[in-house]
Amino acid sequence: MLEQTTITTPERILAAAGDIFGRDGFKAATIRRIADAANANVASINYHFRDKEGLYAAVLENLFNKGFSRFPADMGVEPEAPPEERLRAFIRGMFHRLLSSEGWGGLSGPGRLIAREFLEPTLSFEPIIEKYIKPHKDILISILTELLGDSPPPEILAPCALSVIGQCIYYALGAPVIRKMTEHSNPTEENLDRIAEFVWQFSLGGINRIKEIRPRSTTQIFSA
Amino acid sequence: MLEQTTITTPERILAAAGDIFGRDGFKAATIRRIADAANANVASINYHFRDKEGLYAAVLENLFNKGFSRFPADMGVEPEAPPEERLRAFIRGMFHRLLSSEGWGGLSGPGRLIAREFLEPTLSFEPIIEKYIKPHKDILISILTELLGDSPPPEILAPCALSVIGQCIYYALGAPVIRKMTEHSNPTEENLDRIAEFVWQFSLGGINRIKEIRPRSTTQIFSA
Amino acid sequence: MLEQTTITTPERILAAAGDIFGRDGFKAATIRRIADAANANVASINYHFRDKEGLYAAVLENLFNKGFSRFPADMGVEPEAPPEERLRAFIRGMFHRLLSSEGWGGLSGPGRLIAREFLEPTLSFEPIIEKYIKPHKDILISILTELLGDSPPPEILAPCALSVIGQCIYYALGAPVIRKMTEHSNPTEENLDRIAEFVWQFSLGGINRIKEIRPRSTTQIFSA
Amino acid sequence: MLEQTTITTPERILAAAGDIFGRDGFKAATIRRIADAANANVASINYHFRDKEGLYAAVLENLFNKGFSRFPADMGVEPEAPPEERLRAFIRGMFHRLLSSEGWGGLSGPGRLIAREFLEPTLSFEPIIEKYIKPHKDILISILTELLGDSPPPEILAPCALSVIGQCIYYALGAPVIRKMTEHSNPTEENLDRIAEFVWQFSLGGINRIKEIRPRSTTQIFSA
DNA sequence: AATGAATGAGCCTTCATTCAT
DNA sequence: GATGAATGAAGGCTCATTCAT
Repeated sequence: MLEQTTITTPERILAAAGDIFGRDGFKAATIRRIADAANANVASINYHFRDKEGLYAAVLENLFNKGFSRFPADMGVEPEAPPEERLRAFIRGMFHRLLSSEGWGGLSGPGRLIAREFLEPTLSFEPIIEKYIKPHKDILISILTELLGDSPPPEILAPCALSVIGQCIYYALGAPVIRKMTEHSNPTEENLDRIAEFVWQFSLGGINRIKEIRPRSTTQIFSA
Repeated sequence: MLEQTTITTPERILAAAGDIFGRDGFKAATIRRIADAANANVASINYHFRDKEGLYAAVLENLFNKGFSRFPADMGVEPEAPPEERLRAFIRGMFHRLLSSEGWGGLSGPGRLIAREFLEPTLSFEPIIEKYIKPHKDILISILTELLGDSPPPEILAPCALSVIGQCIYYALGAPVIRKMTEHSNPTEENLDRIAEFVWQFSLGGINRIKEIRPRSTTQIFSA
Repeated sequence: MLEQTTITTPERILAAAGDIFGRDGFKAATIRRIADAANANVASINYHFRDKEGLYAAVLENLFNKGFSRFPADMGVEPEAPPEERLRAFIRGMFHRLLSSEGWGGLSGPGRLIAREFLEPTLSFEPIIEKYIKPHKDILISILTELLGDSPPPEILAPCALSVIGQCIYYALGAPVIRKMTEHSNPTEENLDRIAEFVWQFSLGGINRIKEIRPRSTTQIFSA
Repeated sequence: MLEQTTITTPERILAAAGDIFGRDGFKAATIRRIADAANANVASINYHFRDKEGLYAAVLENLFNKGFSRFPADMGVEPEAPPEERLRAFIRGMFHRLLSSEGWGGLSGPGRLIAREFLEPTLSFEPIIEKYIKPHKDILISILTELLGDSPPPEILAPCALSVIGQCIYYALGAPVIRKMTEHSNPTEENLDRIAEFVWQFSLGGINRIKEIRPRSTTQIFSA
């Protein structure tokens, strides 16, 4: 009661919606549960966000906005730092953004919401892609360009980027099942940096191998 | 009409359900649309599969069953073959199983359905994990054990496995967004083997690096 | 399996239907449950009895037929016996017919089915009234005529009959609630005759009082 | 339209539900018909009463509540009045509560609803028993205790109470069939008091007879 | 700014019945 | 004589949205 006087109704709704959309997905989540969790009226959601979809778009924007301001893509590493270090920062940033539980009910709250958008992007995701994801991807591309050297063609750059991102995202999206199959490497708040470190090393190895085999096999393998 | 005389109603329902569940997810999919697509009555779904959930479970079982019989985990490569070759087969198998469009309306039908289960596993997924996924994971573990050599501990094996699988799954799950961000490396039926080849090389590089750095840094990085 | 070879399918259905209709009522009972309980096919019910309603009519007829042949209205007492004794037999007969559990899953199986018909008589009950209930009522009327003496008018006979029957039926219909409110006087197989005895005495007292007060108050009280 | 402006939607629903539940029973009644009869939306029933079952429970509570406030158990007769007069009031009260048609579409609306609960008590009836029926029964028991004198044991009190109540309830429950078999003694609004008067006299006679025969036959007849 | 009441559309399921075999 | 498959109708319930206040 006390702290709710300083937090506005829309803010409470936004927080509850992030939680519930993340857990249940857009369709399965109901605005009634969100309203209840936010201690607000059902109609107030439509009042403040026009639509269930409008609320969802607001949640998404809020999520990426806070995520990138808390964990910037470079994680504080200078652009002049060696590309290996910048890759390390990039991967650490992704893991923290996807799996940090700050402000979320449980681990991987934001991760699951984002993973869902990768599966079936809603219209609300389009502006997010333009505003956050593409610039973020470009940073990775520039890091990889330096690492691969010799001005690598997109046919090599793109799969490399996807392999790096794929490992990161998989930890966010696969958490529930991973938890059921192995006790090790489960993404928890504590070992988050340790896992990021592993993915970094693995990726460095992968990138180097791609760089090495390029001269003799690129054309056969990657040419469109 | 002509080919429907030889295909039983349950089969038609199963095919339509796989398609629609894959596109819309369990909750958003409606049995009415499935029945319409299968040219069957709504009640016939309950008759043959008891439940919407029963139908979903049948789709899942059918999916993995057909997937693994069409593309076995070893893809025809002998168990005595060098581990590099078996890893290559393993990765190729995964890609084909996840992204092959045979019998599906659009590309990545099965992949999205499975990816969804990774996000929020339903009760129907539990038996699938036991029957298909765990054994499949064990095969990968045995391959990695050989590649890493020196009887690697689970703290190394597990993340390696996840990094390999993560890359494969990401292509299935991220397809819609990837398509929007880059023209290259989009998973299509034609370049499926080419992408598998890339992931194989990348993973070999990653695994080797992990193997190399193990002696001097294992304890700091991976110890629980 | 062994005894089912001598019992025909319609007979098995009839038995199961009596049980389930009695427990659940016409509407709530489903032919599927009946078919299952009878170890028969759902369609066989429609085959043998045309309708759910047809089955119900058959159950009703069967019920009264067996009931009255096992426990005749006079219960073996001669028509020349004193009316007190014949009333006693009449009441005992009703209790046994309504509450005997022979051939029924639980106590008061037939009673509840009949009580239900009193509440909302179906079309199937019409012939039962003509064939069984009216003749049965006429027997009671003739007993009461003798007991009341002086050729009593219908305005006195009818309520007397209803008061006697009311007590009997109430034990059948009210059993579930009675059981919740008192440990005594619950209609069980064992005390069935004891309860009948009580109702007999109570009714004799009631009838005598009506007989006594008739001369001076009949016209005011009962005239239509 | 005119009088509906002052009657709230829940009230209209409640009235219609009492009518239809009484006529068709819980299972056969449909909320759609109730909503139509109440000139309300189907969903409004779920909104105001949560459930079909919730609505039913509300109807039941409303029924007993209004019934006992309009026709109290003592019907205005003082507790110090002779037990004969109090029995008369008790019986008159029951008849009016069960058969009064005020606020009901047809005669015996409430009676049939209650009779149904005696046949197959729903969960919603449990609180009603505790709140209304048990206290009501206790009043009858105290009247009978005085009438029988000599501190009668429960083995005598209980059946006496059941015989009195049985006659009352039977008129409510048996109305449809009674109507088909005799033109006399049909419970209509007009002769309601006349019938109550008869049942009162009949019961007094019955109770007296039980009282008289007690000394010499109690043990044989009623002992458990 | 915010809410309680009410609504219409749609969903899953059940059920009695029919039909071809 | 009997059955498995299939169907159309209907029922209870949920949900996002709107409206008057």
